Amino acid sequence: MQDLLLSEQIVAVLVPVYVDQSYSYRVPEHMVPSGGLRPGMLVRVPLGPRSVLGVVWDDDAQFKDASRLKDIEAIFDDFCLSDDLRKFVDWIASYTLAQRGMVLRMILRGEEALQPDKPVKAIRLVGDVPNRLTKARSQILSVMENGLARSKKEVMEEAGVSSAAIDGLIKAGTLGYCELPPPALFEEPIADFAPPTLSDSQQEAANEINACFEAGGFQGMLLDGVTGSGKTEVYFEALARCLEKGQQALILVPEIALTNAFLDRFTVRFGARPAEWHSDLSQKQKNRVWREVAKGKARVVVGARSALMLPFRDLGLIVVDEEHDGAFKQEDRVIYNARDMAVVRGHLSGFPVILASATPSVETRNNANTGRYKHIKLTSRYGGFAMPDIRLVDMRSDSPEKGRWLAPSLVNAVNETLEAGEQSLLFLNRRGYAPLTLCRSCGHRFQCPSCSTWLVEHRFRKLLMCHHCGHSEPVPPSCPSCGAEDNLVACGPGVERVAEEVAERWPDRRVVILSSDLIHGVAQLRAELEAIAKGEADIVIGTQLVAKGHNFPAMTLVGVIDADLGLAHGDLRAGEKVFQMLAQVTGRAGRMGGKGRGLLQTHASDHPVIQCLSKGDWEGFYTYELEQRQRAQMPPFGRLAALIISGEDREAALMYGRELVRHVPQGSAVRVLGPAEAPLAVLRGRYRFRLLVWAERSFGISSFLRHWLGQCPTPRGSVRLQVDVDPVSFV
DNA sequence: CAAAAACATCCC
DNA sequence: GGATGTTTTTGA
Repeated sequence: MQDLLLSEQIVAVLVPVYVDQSYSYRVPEHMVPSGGLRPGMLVRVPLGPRSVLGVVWDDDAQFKDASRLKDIEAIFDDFCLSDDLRKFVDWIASYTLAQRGMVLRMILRGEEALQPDKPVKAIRLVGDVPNRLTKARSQILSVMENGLARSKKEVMEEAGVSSAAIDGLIKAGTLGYCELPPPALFEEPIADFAPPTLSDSQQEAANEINACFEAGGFQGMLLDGVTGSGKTEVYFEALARCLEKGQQALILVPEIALTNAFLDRFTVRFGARPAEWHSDLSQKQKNRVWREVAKGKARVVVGARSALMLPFRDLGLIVVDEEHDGAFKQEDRVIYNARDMAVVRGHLSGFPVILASATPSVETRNNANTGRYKHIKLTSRYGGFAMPDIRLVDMRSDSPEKGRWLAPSLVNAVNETLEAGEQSLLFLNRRGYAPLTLCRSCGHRFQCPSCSTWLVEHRFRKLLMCHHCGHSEPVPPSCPSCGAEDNLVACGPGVERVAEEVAERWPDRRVVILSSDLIHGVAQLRAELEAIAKGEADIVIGTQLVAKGHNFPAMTLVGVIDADLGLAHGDLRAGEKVFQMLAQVTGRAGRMGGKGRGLLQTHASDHPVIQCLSKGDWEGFYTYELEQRQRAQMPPFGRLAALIISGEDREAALMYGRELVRHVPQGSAVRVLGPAEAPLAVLRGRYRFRLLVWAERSFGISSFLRHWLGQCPTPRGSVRLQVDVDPVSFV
């Protein structure tokens, strides 16, 4: 009896549900694998009425009531999360105040992901030639005569026959089914497949990176170089070093930047396509990539933000491309910034992390300035191409006619570009036809019923849409408020309206609109971008979709319809975002040949950000912005956390916000501002308030928040509290 | 008065 | 996050 109790093993398991602590389970002795049950191993455990995948954790088993312990159902000892990955889960949860279970949920997939791929059904020659030999049959036999197995579909296409003919031969015993191993998802990249010829500047950068690999351990690096300076070739060298060491590598890109052009470049350099990870993969494909990553077979993954949560077996490098991009911030469930967490993952596992951007975030630039990150600069544009010429179009003196949005000088520039047989890009970061619709008779404005936003007219789809909750309604023939007919007026431009003007001005030119609501999925975007690159458009009108890392060789003019858009917000990062977006989009001009130019239409030509852009004085921008931040003690010189309180009942949400403020520990070193109405005061029918928590740079804001919120009552009813440490967006 | 909806509470 | 038990609402 005593023996039995002693040999009974109890183990802590973290389950992917909304809890922070791990749960304790009994391990039936016969299940323990020969090497023992180690932390990190995947297990299936009963949880309430269902059973879920969980991970053995090295927590102490806390649960004392042995009579209520349940048995582990299965152990998958060939899937084991690395110690580093478990530390990473604990770290993220502790930093973001998320439950550990929810962080684990981002890493795990369903149990079906653990099962190996089913073999593919194929047919091959197994018997004699049948007595009756028809034309179709002999065609099939000539395809099959070499004895190789192939899929039914393949045979149908090659022999030009129907499946019935093949079935006939199977029935006759000539052909038979067999199984083939599933086709490989990706081949092994080869570090020295096609090493490039690097420019002096690139070589210098590559040398610095190589030195980091030789030194070993963690090192943050900012790879800083204007569009077209060849950053990709440089970090490909880092990738090669990582592959040589036999480790896996991850390239994080903003979702939309996963282009064919990029994958092709990778293939040319390494002789194999990398594994991809993005939202357009099917569940089945995701399961496959996940499994191959866990087994260490997928050596290089190129993916969007959530690829950071893949269970790499031996990760040796992360590259965050376009590190300044807002798409790296996850804003729902576990709120985290994949760029920052990539650095953390490198830190915990001791490998280098490269942040690459032509327009680094102010935080990253500051880390480079202070020496926390190595600052690797690529100075010249590859092949000596010049930076585009940026000029301001002052809309106060050089204004378009009423109802038009292109200033005369921009129209001229487009004309010149068209005559030279080159492409123009007109950039406006606003989807739809017009951002506001109102009734001329009574002044009624169309507002979203569940958000505090105006409805945006989408004329192509004949809808009024809310860009925050997805609500849409048809454009009514008469005003719902006063009944006046045909008296609705669209205010301000969106890309569709610019397209309308372009169609009027240049009716016989090929125009393409690139806007996320007109494009469905990664595949379509890739196709559109490729078509433009091939020159199948004269004028491209686009939202920020076009601002990200695409090559358009014949594009020599970029016109920004409204450079001030975004500057007006009192947002901490407004200036930075405008600078990055406009620097990126004007960088599209003139990449491959000759000098491009950018024209910025502005009402604020003396704004420091616009000034720096027009002079190409990027250093000036960072100096200005860092000065501003320092003066206000804003990040990176101070720390922020945002607490968003939302609820269906406005009063209840506000009361809870005030309740939180009352519980702020006495004499704490933080400043708590609010509750104030959040910038989007109503979203999806929920009223929103915000508390801003400010602390000094070195202050441990996460543990403070945990301590504070631990003393507060939990929200009741429909009221929710979201904690956003290091907020990026203030909307 | 009962069905439906909203709410709260666990999950080893 | 999801299943379950509990309370509140609502409507013929």
